[in-house]
Order: sequence, then C-alpha cells, then structure tokens
Amino acid sequence: MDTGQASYKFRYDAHLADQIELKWQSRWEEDGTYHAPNPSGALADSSGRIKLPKLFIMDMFPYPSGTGLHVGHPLGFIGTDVYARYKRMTGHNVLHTMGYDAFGLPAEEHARQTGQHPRENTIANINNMQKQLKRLGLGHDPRRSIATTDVDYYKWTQWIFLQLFNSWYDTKKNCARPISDLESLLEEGSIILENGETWSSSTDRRKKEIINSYRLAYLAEAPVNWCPALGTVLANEEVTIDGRSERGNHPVYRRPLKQWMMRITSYADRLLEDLETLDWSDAIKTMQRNWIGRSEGALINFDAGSLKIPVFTTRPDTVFGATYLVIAPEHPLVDELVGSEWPNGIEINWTGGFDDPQSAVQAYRLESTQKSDLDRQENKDKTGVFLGTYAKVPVDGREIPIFISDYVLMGYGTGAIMAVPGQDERDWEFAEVFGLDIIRTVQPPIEWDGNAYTGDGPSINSGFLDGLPIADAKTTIIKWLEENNRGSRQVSYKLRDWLFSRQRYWGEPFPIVYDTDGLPVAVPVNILPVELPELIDWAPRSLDENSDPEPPLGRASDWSTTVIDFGDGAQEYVRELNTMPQWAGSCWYYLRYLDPLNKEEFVSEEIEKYWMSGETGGVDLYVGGVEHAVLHLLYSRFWHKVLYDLGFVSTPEPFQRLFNQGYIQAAAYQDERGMYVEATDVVEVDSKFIHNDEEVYRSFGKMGKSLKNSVTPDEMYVEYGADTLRLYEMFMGPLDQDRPWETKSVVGSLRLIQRVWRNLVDEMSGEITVIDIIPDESLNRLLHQTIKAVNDDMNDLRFNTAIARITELNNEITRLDSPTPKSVAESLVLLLAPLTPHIAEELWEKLGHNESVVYAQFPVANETFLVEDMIEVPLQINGKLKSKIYIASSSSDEELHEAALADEKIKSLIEDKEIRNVIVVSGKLINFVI
RNA sequence: GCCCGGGUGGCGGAAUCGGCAGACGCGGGGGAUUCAAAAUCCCUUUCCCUCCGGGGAGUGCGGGUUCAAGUCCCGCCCCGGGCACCA
Repeated sequence: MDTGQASYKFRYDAHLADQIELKWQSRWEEDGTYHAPNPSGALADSSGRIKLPKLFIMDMFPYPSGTGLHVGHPLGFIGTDVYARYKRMTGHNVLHTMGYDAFGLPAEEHARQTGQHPRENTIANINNMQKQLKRLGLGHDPRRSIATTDVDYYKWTQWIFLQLFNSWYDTKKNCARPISDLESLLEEGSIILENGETWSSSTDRRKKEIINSYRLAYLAEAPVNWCPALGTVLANEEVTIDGRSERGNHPVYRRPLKQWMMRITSYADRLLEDLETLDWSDAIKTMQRNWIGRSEGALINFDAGSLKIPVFTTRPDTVFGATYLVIAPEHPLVDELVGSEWPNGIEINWTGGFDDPQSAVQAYRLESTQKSDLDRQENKDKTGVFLGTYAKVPVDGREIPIFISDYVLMGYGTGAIMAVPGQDERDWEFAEVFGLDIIRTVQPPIEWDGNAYTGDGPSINSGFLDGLPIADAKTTIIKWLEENNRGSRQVSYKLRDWLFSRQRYWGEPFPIVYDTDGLPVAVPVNILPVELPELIDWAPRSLDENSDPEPPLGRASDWSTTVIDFGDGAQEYVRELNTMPQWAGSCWYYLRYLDPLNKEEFVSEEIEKYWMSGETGGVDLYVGGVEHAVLHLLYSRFWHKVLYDLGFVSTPEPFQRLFNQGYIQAAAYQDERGMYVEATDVVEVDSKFIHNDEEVYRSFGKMGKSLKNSVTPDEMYVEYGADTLRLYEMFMGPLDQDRPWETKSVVGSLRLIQRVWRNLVDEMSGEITVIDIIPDESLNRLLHQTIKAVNDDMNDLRFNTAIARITELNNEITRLDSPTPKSVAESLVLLLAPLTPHIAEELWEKLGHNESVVYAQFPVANETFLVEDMIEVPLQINGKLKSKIYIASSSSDEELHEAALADEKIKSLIEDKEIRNVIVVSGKLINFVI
C-alpha cells in the first residue's frame, strides 16, 4: 500500500511470528529436541542428559474431542511447558509428553449420530489435536505419546487388570498379595473360613468361589446405576445428585446386576493416610478425605428373638438413649424380622394403613425402590413402617420397636441403626412423626432450646456412663461391649468398591473368559491383548427402564466365544462381554510414558526407578483441572498402590506434587429471551452491550460452544502468533486461578515481544543491533535483580509476575539512548525462552549461537550486582507516610535516624512535639510516634 | 446445613515473613512524530477536596491487636466450588 510498511519488513507481527514459529517447530521435530533419554532400552541416547537430575512433568491428558481446542484448553499445557523448559535450562533431564484418553462414551455418542466407527473418529480427533498442540510450540517428547485406545497400550491395561484379578488383600500384612499365597494359606489352614466352612472339605468349585471372593477384582451382584438411555450402568461418581447421568442428563435407575468390582475399600486407610505425604492443595486433600469418609465408632449387636441385628454407630455412648431401631428397606434381615400381625395398641401411622406387617413392608419397599435419588434428595420428610417386632437394647434389656425407613441406607455401615433421637437430628424428626420416646443421654447446656443435642456434655440417663464426657463414655461403653460380647470397636467408610464394568463397545475388553461352571478365568498373559472385535453393529441400544443391560460385544457372535488351552486341552470358553470404564486407561498412563515401546513389560524396572523414585517419589509435577479431584486421582492412586504392593513400581504414590490450574472463562451474552448470541458479534456502546442493534446482557462462564463464546487458538495465530498466545495466557493471572479471557488485552503481550525484538533487531534490515559493551551499573543491577526474581517466580509457577519483571527490564532497555548491550540482550532472550520459545530461538540464533536455546543455561543472578548503593527509605509519623529520603544502603540505624530527623518535612511536623517512640526497620523504614 | 477457596482502581492482577497499597498489562486522557492515519515513543491515570503548596479517604462490612494491618484475631455479608438423611 505505502512505503511505510515496506520499510518495516522485519517488524515482529503475526506474519513474521508465523514464519519464525513454523521454522522452529520443524527444526525441533527434525532434531528431536525434546527427546528425553531413558537410562536403558530403545529411548536411551548419547546426549549425556541422563546424568542430570530427572524431572517428570505431566499434564492430565485430554480426551480428544471432535470440536477441537479453544484457548481455554491449553492453559495448563502451556504452564507445564514453561516449567519444563525452565527446568531443562537449569540442568534437568525433563520428561514431558502428552497422551490421549481416547476410550469412552463421547466417541460412541458421536458414532451413533454420524455412523462413523469410533476408532476412525478417535484417530482423526487425535491427529487434529496433535496438530493444534504442536502449533503452540509445546516441547513434548513425541516418541512417548500414547493413546489409551492403542492396542499396544490397552494390552497392558488388561495385564494390570489381571494383576488385580490375581491378587487379594492381606489385612494382617496390610498389603496386596498374589492369589497363590492365599491358596497356600488356605491349604495350610492359616486362614479360617466363615460360617464353619472348611477348605479341605470344600468341593473344587466351592474352592474357586471362595478364592474369587478374595480377589481385588471380583464379580458381585450389586445395586448399580442402570441408565437405559445410554445403555449402560454407571459408577456412583458418574451420576449427578439429581439421579441423572452426568453425561447426557438421562434418568438413572438403581437395580441389582452382576458386575465387576474393584476392592478399593481395602485401601481406604492407606489412601487416607498417605495424603499426608503429598504436595497437593488442602482443597483436594479434603475432597478425597470426605469421599473416603472414614468414621470411627462401634458395632453393637441387638437381639431380636433368635436373630442378631448388627448396628454401626459413631455414638455408642448414647446406647441408653436408643428408643427404636431402623433398618434399610433392602436389608436382608427384613423378611426374617417382619412379624405376622400387628401387636396390640400401636399407633395407627406405624402400620402404613395396612392390616398386617408383611403387606406394609411389601408396600413400603416398592415405594422406596420407585423413589428416585432426586425424590430422596428433595423430600427428606421421614417415612417408614413398623416391622411388628422388637429388639432388646443390650445394655439394659429394654424392648424397642424395629422400623424400616429409607433414611437408613443399605450401602453404609450395616444398613441398620440404633435411633437415638435425643442426640441425632434425623432420629428426632422420625421420633416426632411416629410418636416415639426421646431420652437424652447427654446433658445439654442450660441455655439449650433446640431438639437433638449433638454437642459435648456429661452423660445422663446412662447407667454406668453417667457423668462421663462423650470421649470417655465412648471408650467405657466399647470396653463393656467387647467384654460382654455385645459388640466391638469399628471403623466405617463412605467409600464403596469401584464398579468397574460398562455395557459399551468403545472400551478395553476384559481379559476374562467363563468356564462351564460360569466362573471367571483369566486369559493367559501370553495371549494378551484381547482385542476389540471389528463390529459392524457396534452402536449401543437405547433401552427402556425394564430391559436388561445388553453389552454390544454380545453381538460379535464369532468373538464372544473362544478356544483356549489352559493345559487341560483346548476348550471353548465364553468371553466377558462388558468393557472397562474410561478411568481404566487413565489410571496408569504416566507409567507407560516412561517406557512406551517396551514389548516385554508395561514398564521396565530400571526405567521406572529412574523416573519415579526421586527425592520425593512419583511424578514431580502433575497439572490438571480440579474436576478430577476424587475420581481419577483416587482410582489412579489405588492402582498404583496395588502395583507397589506387588513389587511392580517403587513408590507408594503416583503423583507427588499436584497443581490444579484454573479455568479460562469468557464473557457470554444473552438476549431478552435468554438465548446466547455470538460473543464476537457483540459491541460495547456507552457501557451497554449491543448485538444486531438490540441490547444483550453479559455474564461469565466456561468457554465453549453452548455459551457461544469460544475463541480458538487459530484466530490468535492469525492476529498475533503462538508466542503471544502463550505469553498472554501465562500473564493473565496465577495459574491456579480462573480468569476471564479478553481478546483486546492480548495485544499487550504482542507489544512486549515486539519491543524486545525492536531492542535487538533492526526492523528494516532484520540485522541484530546489539553491541558488545559493558552495561552501566544501574542497568546491570536491574538485570540481575530481574534474573533473581524470574528464577524465584519460575520455580513457584508464578509466571505472571515473572513476565512483569521481564517487562520492566525490557522497558528500561527501551529507554536507553544507546544500542542494547549484548550481555543484557542475551540474558533477556534466555529469560524469555521458556515463555516464548520460538522468538527466543530466533533471537538466540541471530545473536550468533549455533546450539538451540532449549538447552542453554538459564541466567543465574550474581549476588554482588544486586546490592544498591543508595536506597529510598519511607519516613512515617504515627504509621503514616510523610516523606522519603535517599540514603546510602550501608547506613546504620543511627545514621538513618539522624538523616530522617534532618528531613525538612519531618522537621516541620515534629518540631514542637515530643517524640514518644522511634521504630527503625533497618534499611526499610522509619516510624516516629508522637 | 457442613467443608474448602475467594472479595484490592474502569478491567486482569501485584504486594512471597506485619513495614511505601495498586508492580506489570489492558482500557482511558494528553503530547511528540505524520500531509493525515496506523504503528511507534514519551507523559499521565485509586477516589474526593484543593488557594495547585498540598490535604483527606481507601483493599466486602463492623470491631480488635500493633508504632505499623490487604496481610493477624473476633463477629458478619457476598461470590465460587465440593459434599449432603453416611448413623
């Protein structure tokens, strides 16, 4: 257009950024710049980096979605990349790569809508995502990338499953052990079976069943969350509190089904205790603690005729206040406990309006199974019916009525409680509805006017416990219970065993077949993997509430049976038709990154030790969203501990340091009807927001399709370039904080790179302009102060303040009248290199270096340059800033005091006043109290 | 209801151990440059008052500790997240 543009041919803009970035991205790829060497095996090399201290820096790998990335997705990826680059430059062998969590429901949902096979769709999505991530300049070792859907990967997922299947939890040694150990122990009689069974007199089939009941991966008839619309059962964690599926928001029904379970509850205490050793945020630790939900109490047996009803309570001290028992409607003892007719003189609402207890119970059970979780959630009014029978309170022999009620949950404790309305809000409510007795067993304070009293106080109405505070009363009653054989100390958890099967196609097949007895048998390790069949009719069926789950693999008729020789001759076996949940693949991917090409083992021992067993143990930094606070992180810890017990890994925990990055939010706009409008089309006029001449209203939310507020990285490359995008995302705020995206602010980050470029390079010729002179003292001091601050900030993942310091240094350089001194320019480039790697490489090359800046040494501050000769000291009177003086930094407190008194301003303010006190903070501040 | 976070200019944020509140950036205002614009560079920008010297207020609200509080303590309010009849 005009000559002005042509003369700035080498101005740093989006066009030039594009050229530079693509140049270095292909150079890095050709040179294998980000290859991290292993101590042995296929990925060992001669770079010498293996001798450096190792660092394993990891992101939570993404699900390769079809919609592509928006600028919110890579925030954490950029953060780990900057940190990894910083650590490479400070002399570490850094393992940093990226994989794909590619099994799971969305691919099937997509397939159902488009008719495309999930594998094709998944591969296309992964390729697309890899391309997008590469364009950001992320320094990943591409050789180590895996997808959970790779046959070579899920072979080892199946192998780990078999380790769980072939293990049991030894509660005496408190660790997992091979099933073969269990067999020996049973054989020699070291383990006594329950119910008077003996091992030696059991049939072979019974022996198998007994052993199966010990396995860490086991089959159980369990009430599950059956989602007919998705055609699968879901884990508790995949069901919302409204009783709907997290994915798709479909109704979920509870029904009993035979399912694979993982015995994570055996690890509850270790999962809880080992949290202490981890460098994770308290928020996440608290969430995991709550999820595990350990509570200490007692098991108390109540006699009801010839039956025993075990009850779990955290307040055994209140047993003298128990005025009725409640058991869950699904409780197995209900049928035996229920009476044949109502006793005389009972309240009419105890009967539910029925003529006999059996009918009442039957009706109530039906009613409660039909209640959705949402109903239970919203309607906490107490309901229930009397069983028509009574139990005896073990401490004093009182006869108390037994009820069933859905406020007692079968899945927790023993599914039965002793109700103590005096000390429990829920029991109080129930007691009021049914007119039951209320006995206080703890003396409430005089001013107490509430109902149930849960605070501490002396025991009352409690026989031999009277006068004792709660803690003492608990130990006393537990001792009594144990001595009298009426109960024992007991710990209970909210954590349940992990429901591990899904009625889906797109997941790992179980390496399990069934013999003629219908008992599960492990597929021999040497014929793994069990590959997914190429189904034509793979789509899940939408079913109605009453139908049974129907795994799609059942339709692969030539796959669903197989012939295996277990040493007793080739025979036909029926395959397990369920697949594993998405969590399976994500449970151990960090281990495969270490040794991705290993054909013999899931990871070699030597390589695992090298990367995992550092000073702290485990992945050195794991960055990801808080939404995985319980599920992924708990499952992963569980598998890791099993592998640890069995000797396959060397650390008890997988992730030593966890960091939760925040989310990028963006303004979203709604019109009068509440419909979202394209955010990019909204203009601000007089602090009103206008879309197509109509006023719209702003809110903030997660970036995405539904709020129509996505901004893509590609848009940013067109306007600014990848370095600018990286810099902006890191500058917006601390990494762990949510922050709103503002496209108009991105220009600030572009301007920083532009100024750096201009300070080093002639915009017309592209030639470097730095000169080899010694920088003056003040610039040199600022340089070293910046170097120190940036090192500190980088170590603490405070990239926003690191960038601020670099900006200050560059602003100072901009103000120089002379060309930039070479030593300052080189340090500046190195400081920027982790943040903006492409422009740093380009400048580094222009400055005459042949080697990549990726492995250049990060600047280290020289302490002797940090000291200021003169410092500014604020002068306060009564804590208020009144004046400032410049004084030699070597001044003593006395000199500072005198200089402050000599200050005109201070002099005039204190001349006729008495100085009552003087606070001197050496070299920092002086405060006169008058 | 319980358990975690968080509340600082017009906006994103900084202040790491109780020591100058507002670093750095966006946006705004002014200037230089330009035929003009863009770009660039410089100055300015918490609010209120001002006789232009300066003065006063100020980190969600109310108290407190301290020579000194965004930071510590007590009591509230608001926003975000997690859990929720778990005995």
